[in-house]
Parts: sequence; C-alpha cells; structure tokens
Amino acid sequence: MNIDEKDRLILRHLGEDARMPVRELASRVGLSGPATGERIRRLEASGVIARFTVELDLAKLGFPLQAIVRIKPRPGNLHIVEDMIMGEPRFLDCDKVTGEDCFVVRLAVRSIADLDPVLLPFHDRAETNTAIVKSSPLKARNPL
Amino acid sequence: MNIDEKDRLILRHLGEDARMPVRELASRVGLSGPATGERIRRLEASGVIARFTVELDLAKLGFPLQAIVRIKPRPGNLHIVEDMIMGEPRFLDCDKVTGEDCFVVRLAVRSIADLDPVLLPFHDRAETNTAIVKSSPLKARNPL
DNA sequence: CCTGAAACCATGATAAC
DNA sequence: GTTATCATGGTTTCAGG
Repeated sequence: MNIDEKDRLILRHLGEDARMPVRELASRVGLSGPATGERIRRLEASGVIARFTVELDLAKLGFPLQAIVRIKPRPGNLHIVEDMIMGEPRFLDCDKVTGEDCFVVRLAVRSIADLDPVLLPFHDRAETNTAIVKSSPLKARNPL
Repeated sequence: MNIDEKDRLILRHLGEDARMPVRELASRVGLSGPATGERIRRLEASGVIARFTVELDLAKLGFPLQAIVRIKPRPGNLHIVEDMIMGEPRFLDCDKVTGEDCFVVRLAVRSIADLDPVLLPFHDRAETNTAIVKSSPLKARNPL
C-alpha cells in the first residue's frame, strides 16, 4: 500500500480525534467526503490503522503509579517469565529487546505498596531493575 | 467520579473497538442505549477517557524499527535534553523516572542506519543506553 | 481518480416516562 | 434507568469533470 501526504494528514487528525466527522476531516485535508471515507477504509483494511481505541487516564481509574522495569531472566526461565508478564494485567507494555536486559515492561499499580507484590514472583527467576515514572511528557505520539 | 463494574466493561470494549455502536455496546454490558451513551459522555467529561484515537502500525508507515533508550543528561543539560526529545517526532514516548537514568524514551526509525543520526546530538549532553526492540508481545493493554 | 449532490440507512441524541 | 422518536452523519450512487 502506498501512503501519500493526504493519508498522513488523515492519520494525524484521527490520532487527535478519531471520532471527527468524515466531512470535517475531508475539508481539513482538502478532499470530498466520499474520497476521505474511502481512504480511511483502505487504511483500516491494509492494517495501517490497527484499530480505533480510547486513551485512558489510568490515574483516574485507580492506577496512579507507573514504573518501567527491566527484566533479565536467569538461564532457563525465559518462557515462564514471559508468561508471567502476559498473565498479569498490571503490565501494560512489554518489549523484548537486545542488550543486557531481555524485557522492558511498563506497569501500573494503585500504590507504591502494590509494587513489591507484583514484582516479588520474578525475583526467583530474573534480575529486575525498577524505575518509578515521575512524569510522562510524551505519550504515544505518532512520528508523522 | 465513581467508576463501577459496568463502566469498566464499557472501557474494555471501547479499548478494543472504539467505534462499536452504542447499541451493541449497550447490549454487551446489559444496559439501554441512552444509559450507555450517558456513561460514555461522563467518562469523557471526567477525563477517564482522555481521547478517542487510532492505533497505527508504525512498520507499515515506514518505521519498522523501534528502540528503547535510557538517557542520563550530564549536569546542566536536563532542560535542553528534554527539549531535544520533545522536538524530535521520532520519539514516541518519554518518561521521566527515578533511579540511575533520568529519561526513558521510545523511538521509531526507518532503518538501523537512522538510529545513530537521531541519537548523535545527545552524545554531547547525556549518556545514553540503547536497546533495540525485537518484538512487542504487549502493547498498550489496559489494567482493567 | 477526483468532486458534488441526493437518497438511504445506521447511529447518536433527545424527550417523555 | 427504559422506550420511542428525531436529527445527525456515514455510505452509496450517480452525473460531470
């Protein structure tokens, strides 16, 4: 699929407000309604738009504390550690990375007291390095 | 604002498909259309729903490579480093954290060759530690 | 391949209860 | 909260460039 400048503009606008009426979006990118609707449909079908979703304020949902944890499983514990991550809903993101560590995860908890219970099961199977998130000046920006 | 179980169910469904018709969402949570619509409106007004957005496939947009970089500014360079991060669109996320490092950022680039030019300007002002993302088994899950 | 207009229909908003 | 009704907006279709 070929993405042109108008597609990128559409994606930028949808990223800011995915419920913008097609007609308004159309006027902003300089196209007609049907043409814009067709582009959205194609971007969705091709998978460039993975899904329409909502961005939540986790603090207001009762998870005001986030941490970024680097996890280095001990020999033989790679798969079990990955399964433990996937099975714990308080882990929001998980990336497998090159370098010293194997996983970099983000987690959200209700309080500082909840941090230890979440990470405790890992201490047998991995070395962890926890950094408390003080603020997030940038969240899920798109590079367009 | 008080969030009950039905609100959490609504948020879960919207997280998977934010364009689900209110009537369908209503039947899934066991409420009427207007009651569900009113709950969505309140969740939005209270900021629990920060915004409706699209999740993009960055690889299909020409940014197939992601990295997680820990950045530790040298003395006196904190603000300039933060400004440099904010001004570079290829940085997707930025968290200020406790511990050894100061920033943990995620970036997306077109190729491995693009990595160095993006990070080069930081070498004067900070120590960086770069981990290439091999895969992301978990992306933006919500803890509900 | 686009635009613009009109018809149609799904959907969100509203009113009354 | 519900149900019934109204109005908005998305999709499709067409004629024309």
